[in-house]
Amino acid sequence: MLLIKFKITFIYEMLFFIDKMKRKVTLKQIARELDVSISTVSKSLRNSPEISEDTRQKVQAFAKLYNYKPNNIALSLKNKRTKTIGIIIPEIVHHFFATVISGIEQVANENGYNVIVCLSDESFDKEVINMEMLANGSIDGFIMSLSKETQLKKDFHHIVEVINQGMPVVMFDRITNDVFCDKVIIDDQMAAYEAVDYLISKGFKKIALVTTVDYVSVGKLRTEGYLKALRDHNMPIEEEMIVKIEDIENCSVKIERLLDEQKPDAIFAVNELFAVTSIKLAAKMGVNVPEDLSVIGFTDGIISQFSTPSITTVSQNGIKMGGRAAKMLIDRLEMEEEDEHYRTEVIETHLVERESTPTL
Amino acid sequence: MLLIKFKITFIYEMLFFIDKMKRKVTLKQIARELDVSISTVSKSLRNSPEISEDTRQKVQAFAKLYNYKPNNIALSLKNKRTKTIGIIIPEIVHHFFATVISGIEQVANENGYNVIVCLSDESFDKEVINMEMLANGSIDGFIMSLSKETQLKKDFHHIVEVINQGMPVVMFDRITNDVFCDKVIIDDQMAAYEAVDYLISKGFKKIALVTTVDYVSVGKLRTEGYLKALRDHNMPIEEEMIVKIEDIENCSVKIERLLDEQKPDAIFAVNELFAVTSIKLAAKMGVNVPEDLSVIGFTDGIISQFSTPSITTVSQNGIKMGGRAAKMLIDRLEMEEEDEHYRTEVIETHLVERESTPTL
DNA sequence: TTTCAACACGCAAACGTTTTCGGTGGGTTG
DNA sequence: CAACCCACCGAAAACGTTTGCGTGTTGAAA
Repeated sequence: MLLIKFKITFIYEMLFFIDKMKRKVTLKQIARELDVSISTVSKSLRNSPEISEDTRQKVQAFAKLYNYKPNNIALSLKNKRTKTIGIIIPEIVHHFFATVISGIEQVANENGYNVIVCLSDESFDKEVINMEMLANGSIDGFIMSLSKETQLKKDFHHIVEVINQGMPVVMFDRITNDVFCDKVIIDDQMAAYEAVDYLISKGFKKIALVTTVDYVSVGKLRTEGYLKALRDHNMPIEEEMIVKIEDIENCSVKIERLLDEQKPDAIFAVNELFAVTSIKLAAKMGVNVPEDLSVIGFTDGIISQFSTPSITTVSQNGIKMGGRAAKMLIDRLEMEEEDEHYRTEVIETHLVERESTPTL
Repeated sequence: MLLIKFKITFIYEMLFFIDKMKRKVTLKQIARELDVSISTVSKSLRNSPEISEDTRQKVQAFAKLYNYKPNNIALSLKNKRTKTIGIIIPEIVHHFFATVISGIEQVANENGYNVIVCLSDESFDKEVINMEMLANGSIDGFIMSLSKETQLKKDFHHIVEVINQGMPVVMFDRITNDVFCDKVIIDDQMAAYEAVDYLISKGFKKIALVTTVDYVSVGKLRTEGYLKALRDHNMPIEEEMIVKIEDIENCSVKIERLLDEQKPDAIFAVNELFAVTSIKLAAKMGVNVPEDLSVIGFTDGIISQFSTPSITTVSQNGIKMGGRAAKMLIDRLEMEEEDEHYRTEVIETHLVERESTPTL
C-alpha cells in the first residue's frame, strides 16, 4: 500500500518533471505544487505586501526554477489590450516600406509593443480582410498605408468602421483625407516642387515628368508640385513632356518614346524605379547622364545609392516616418481620456545630390 | 413613474446604440439583449442543431446587425493556439529578408495564420528578448534566421528552450546544426561552386573572392564552395585573392587594395553589396566591367537588377524559401501526433546571367 | 478575559469563448 | 395514466490571469 502510494507520487513527480521541461508552467500548477491558492502565487510574484515574506520567497524561487512567465494571451484578455500594433502595407519587398516597418518596430519595441504585419498586395479585398482579421481583439491599433486599389475605389468603410469601434488608426504616406485619424506624411508637393525648382535653377529648359496615374495620392501630389514649379517660373507646361505610368512592369515603352520624341534635358521621376529606368534607357540610346540628361528621383533607396550613375533624389526618411507613426499611435493608446483631435505630422525631406545631376 | 421607467430604458437603449457604434459586441451582450443564455447565442451562431430554427435566425440576424465577430484573444486562450507565426530576422531593410517575409506571409495567410515580425538587429540579446516575449503564448511557432552575434557566440539556449517547451521552430538561411529543428536553406557551397566553376569555364585565371568573416554560416559555406571549385580545377589558392570583410559599412578599402594589388580578372562576391561595390571601385580605377573584369554576385536583389552594368548573380528565391518555411511550420503545427523527425529542405538556386560577365 | 487590529491567505469574479452535461416541457406510446 | 423520448435551452467549467474582499489566526492592548 505504501509502495503504491510511493509509486503514484513518483510517477506524478516524473510527469511534473517532464512537464517542467516541456510546456509552460501556469499559476495553477505552481499553486497546486506549493499547496497554496492561485491568488497567493500571483500576488507573491507581483510582490504584493499582502503576502508574507516567507511564502513570497518560496513562490518566487519555485517560479524561477520552473521558469514561469505569465501567459500573454490571458493577460491580453484580462487587460483588454494586447500590446501589439497591426501594420497593413501594400507590399514589403519595397525598400521604403521596409524602412518604415523598421522604424515602427524600433519604437514599438522600446515601448513594449510587438508588431504584426499584413500585406495587402495592393488589393482592396486583402486590405479589408486583413483589417477585419486583426480588428477582433488581436491588436490595439493600426498603422497603415493604402493599397492602390483602395485609393482608386475611394472606399474606406473598413477603416472608418475600425475607428468607430474605438481602435486608433495612423495612416502614413499613402493616405486619404476622407477619414479622420492621425497621419504622418511628407509634403510630397513641396518636395517635388523643390526638386523641379532645383533643375530649373540649374538652367534646364525641357524638364520632363515621369509619374504615376493620378489616383495614387503621392503621385498626384508630386505631379502637382512639378506643375506648380513650372508655372511659378513661367515655363510652358507641355502634355507631351508628362508621362503617366499605369503598369509599373512595363514602363519602358512610354519612357523610351518620351526620350526619343521630346529629347528632354532633365527628368523628374516620382520614384526610384522610373528614375533608374530612364537612365538605363537613355544610355541605350547614347544619351549620357548627367552630361546630356539630368535625372532626379524620389525616395532615397537602394537603387538611387547603387545605380551608376548614382541618382540625385528626394530623400524621405522611412525610419523616421515609421517611428513617428508608432509614437503617435502609442501616445493615443496610452492616454486615458480620448482625444478627438487628430494630428497630421509632416516629415521633412531634402534633396540628396548625387551623380545624375551636374555637380557645379 | 412610467416616465422614469421610460427614460431609463431610453438611456439604456442609447448607451447600447453608442455601444453598437463603438466597441465590439460580445456574446454576453447579445444574450442579454435577446434574453437568452450565452450558450444559446454561441450555438446559434455556430449553427448547432441543438437550437431551434426560430431562435437561430433571430440570433444570427441580431449578430449580423451588430456586426458580431468572435474575439480572437478569447478564442486563442480557449483553443490554446493563436494562429499566428513569429518571425525573427536580423533586419528587414534587406531585400532578401523582405522577400522571405513576403513568402511566409502569403502561405501563412492562405492557411489562416498571421505573422508577427521581430528584428534582432544582428544582436544576440535582442534575439533572445524577442523570442522570450513571443514564446509566452503569443504565437504558435517560430520562423527565424540567426543574427550574426548569435552565430558568433554559438549560444542557442534560447532556441533550444523554446523547442523543449513544445513550440516548433523552423530556421532558414542562417542556420546552425547545433539545434534540432526543421530547416530550409539553399546549398550555399554548391551554388558558390557553380558560380566559380562558371567563371573558370569562361577562362578566367585570377579569380578573387570577396566574402564575409567565417562565423557567418552562409559566408563560410560560399567560401568553401569557391575553394573547392579552384581545387577541383587544379588552380592555385592564393590568400591574397581572398578578402574577408568584417565591417560591411566600409568594405571599400579592402576591396580597393585587392583590385589594385592583385588585379584579378574575375571576382566572386558573396552578396550583392560586395559585388556592386567592387564594380564601382573598379570603374573608378578605370577598370571596366565586364571587359576588363567579370563579377558574379550572390542573391538576386534590386541591386543586381538595376546596377549598371547589371550583375550576374546566384539567385536564391526568397519567396519560395519563406513559403516552404511557413509550410513546414504549419504542417508541424497541424498534425496531431508529434513527429520527432526533423527535415531540412534545400531550395534550388541558379545562375542569372547579366551584363557583369561576358556574354559569349 | 475580552476586543481589536494587523497579518496572511483564499474565494470568487471578471475578461470572451466553446462545449459538455443536465434539465424542462410537451408530446407520444404502452 | 404513467413512462418515455425528444427538442430546446441554460448552467457551468475551462483556458490563465489579476484583484477586491472576506476570513481566520495571532498577538497585544484594555
